Amino acid sequence: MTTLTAPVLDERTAAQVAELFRAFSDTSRVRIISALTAGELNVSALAEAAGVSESAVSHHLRGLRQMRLVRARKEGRQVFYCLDDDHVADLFRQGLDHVQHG
Amino acid sequence: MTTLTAPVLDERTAAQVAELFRAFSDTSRVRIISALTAGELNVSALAEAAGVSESAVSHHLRGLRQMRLVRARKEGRQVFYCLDDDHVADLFRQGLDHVQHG
DNA sequence: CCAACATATGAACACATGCTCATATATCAA
DNA sequence: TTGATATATGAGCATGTGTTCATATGTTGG
Repeated sequence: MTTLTAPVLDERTAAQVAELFRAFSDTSRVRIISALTAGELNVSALAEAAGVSESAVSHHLRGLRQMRLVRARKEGRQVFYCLDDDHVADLFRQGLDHVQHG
Repeated sequence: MTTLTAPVLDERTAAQVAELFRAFSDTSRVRIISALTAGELNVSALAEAAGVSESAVSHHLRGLRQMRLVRARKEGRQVFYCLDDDHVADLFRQGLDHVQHG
């Protein structure tokens, strides 16, 4: 460390952080993530839980998958999704806490 | 509690959570928040630190102010901004951690 | 094989968002 | 007051984003 105070993030890191938060920045995706904190769900259950069409959910899931925020598990013709790790749920919960209290 | 698993968020709460995360979902705002984790800064210093115009920074700060993520303190003709509370810094740091490790 | 089902994908459109530029407001110095 | 400085704001524009609709892919049962 050459500085005591945190330096401003380089452009690349800032972009990655922004991209991460952007994943949680849409009402439908928030509801999808929220539903997944209770456990894995297939696409149509997720669509119903989040209150959006299956197509819309599928589009969102692709993005979340590419960011490794969710994982897919195929079982027959269904695909079950779950949050990729606890960090994802933690980040979501912290945002939720801030809204509900704080 | 009537359920063991978390119910999907109602539309209003989901919208609020999404709005909160959206505040961190832009590269310029991430750099602004990042700069403010080191302490308060006036608008022009913030503009330079974040690498955007003073007008752009001012627009961003208005949004962040309205969401109570930052606070303004006027001193003469300058306005110093700081993060509103530790929760804001915590949320930001958790996102940064996820990007850098995890 | 075929039909039904579950999910994924691409195009198109409506809307949101971030920037710039011009201008407004406010404060200080002379 | 006048001029300079610091910040704020509104309009306009270019780009990004979420949805729908149509269609494609893959899977199971008959």
